[in-house]
Amino acid sequence: MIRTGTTVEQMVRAIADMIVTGEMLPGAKLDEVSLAVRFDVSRTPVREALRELGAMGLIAREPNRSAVVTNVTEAYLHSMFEAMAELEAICARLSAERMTVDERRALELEHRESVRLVHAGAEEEYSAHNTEFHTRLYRGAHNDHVFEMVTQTRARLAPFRRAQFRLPGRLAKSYEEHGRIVTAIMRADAAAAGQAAYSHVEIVSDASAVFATPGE
Amino acid sequence: MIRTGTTVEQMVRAIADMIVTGEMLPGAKLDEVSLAVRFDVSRTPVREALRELGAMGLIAREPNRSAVVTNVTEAYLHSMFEAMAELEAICARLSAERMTVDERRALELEHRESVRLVHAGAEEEYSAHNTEFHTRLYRGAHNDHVFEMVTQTRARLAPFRRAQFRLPGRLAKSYEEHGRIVTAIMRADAAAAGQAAYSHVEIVSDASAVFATPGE
DNA sequence: GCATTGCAAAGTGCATACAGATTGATCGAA
DNA sequence: TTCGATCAATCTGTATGCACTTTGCAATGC
Repeated sequence: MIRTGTTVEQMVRAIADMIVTGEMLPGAKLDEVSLAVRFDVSRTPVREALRELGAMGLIAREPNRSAVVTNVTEAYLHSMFEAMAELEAICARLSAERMTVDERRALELEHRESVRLVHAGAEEEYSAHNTEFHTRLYRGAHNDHVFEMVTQTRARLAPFRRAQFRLPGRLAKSYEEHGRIVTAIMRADAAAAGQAAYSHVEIVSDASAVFATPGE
Repeated sequence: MIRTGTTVEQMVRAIADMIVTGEMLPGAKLDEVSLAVRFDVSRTPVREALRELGAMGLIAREPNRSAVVTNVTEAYLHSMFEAMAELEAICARLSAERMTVDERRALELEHRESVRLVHAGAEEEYSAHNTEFHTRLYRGAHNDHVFEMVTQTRARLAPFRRAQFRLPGRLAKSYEEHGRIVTAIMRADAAAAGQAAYSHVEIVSDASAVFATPGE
């Protein structure tokens, strides 16, 4: 547990982590008193944390009812993946136009070095690299609001694509698609970068469709 | 004041309205006890409302410090307008592809009827029409997550473009730009619709730049 | 046997109270 | 006069307690 920030912020991070890592599955109830006991605080900060998580879209709240981990419908999940593709495309386009020389170099290096993870079949490590790669793309767009939106959307999608790199051949395919994005960005070809990023997410979406819960 | 929902939700709406309508200017402090007195509740629901408003981006909160109405820097404001343009473009593109016949008809009708507001120079009324027009565009995209993002971004930008239709000739220009978007959507020309929507926001951005607070 | 009503247990919504942090002012010393 | 320190006032952060809402079960009536 990170020790920075207020009690509430720590709890928000901790609970968000539990949801994002799959420790708490969609539909799970979040009882205020249980959480208060678990974190050794009173219900007041728990309630504030839940309100924030609700605003983030990670949990659903109704009056006089326990909060539950968001159980998105297939339709909404699809809309999030589509939005994610659009947002990634925006980031890639803007990155192609705006990344500094250093940023471009760092992105390419990050990508090049990940090839050994692909060959080793190191799913966990590649997943970490993948996060880093995409974060560089988001930052490279040099647009703070877009960064916020894409980061939030990514967090909400996280529970639904945990196992994506377990699928056979997905690592190599991901690497190849990253390569296409990197090449376009190095060439400052915004249109190509955008298209490459868009189709990259599209494919991840298909691979993750399995995890969607049947519509409500 | 709307009487639906819990106390906290009512407060969130009420305070958000005050900020968006400009009753509370960026930089204004939101003292918990004052708000509690004002709404005749205790500090507990006030704090929860503030936390939610913070998550919405309308106010900024720091530990042990009063919440203040978000005072965005010029740079961040610019990033929001740029993001808004991208989001509107996405909505316009998707609307061109996905709007039902009824939706297209309704959009065109809405647009056609607004011409009299332009001739009458009815700023207030045109502003209401403008909101309706754009909301139709957002819904027409048939993507719930994009709808959420664009709605939120619009709410955060609201305080900075209150007076946009006061500028001379802005009404007619807005009408003309709407027309270009409508035409493209009726033709199902996604690319043209996207471009028209993008440049529409760009121009609104320029017109509002005056209201940005000098960077922090 | 089934439905309906009443009750109790559990949980959320809000108020109050206290503890800790911050800010500004005042007093003293250089 | 000015700088610094200390203290008081004010405000936020958290705990606790009470009231209301929901829900499941059981008992009673049909």
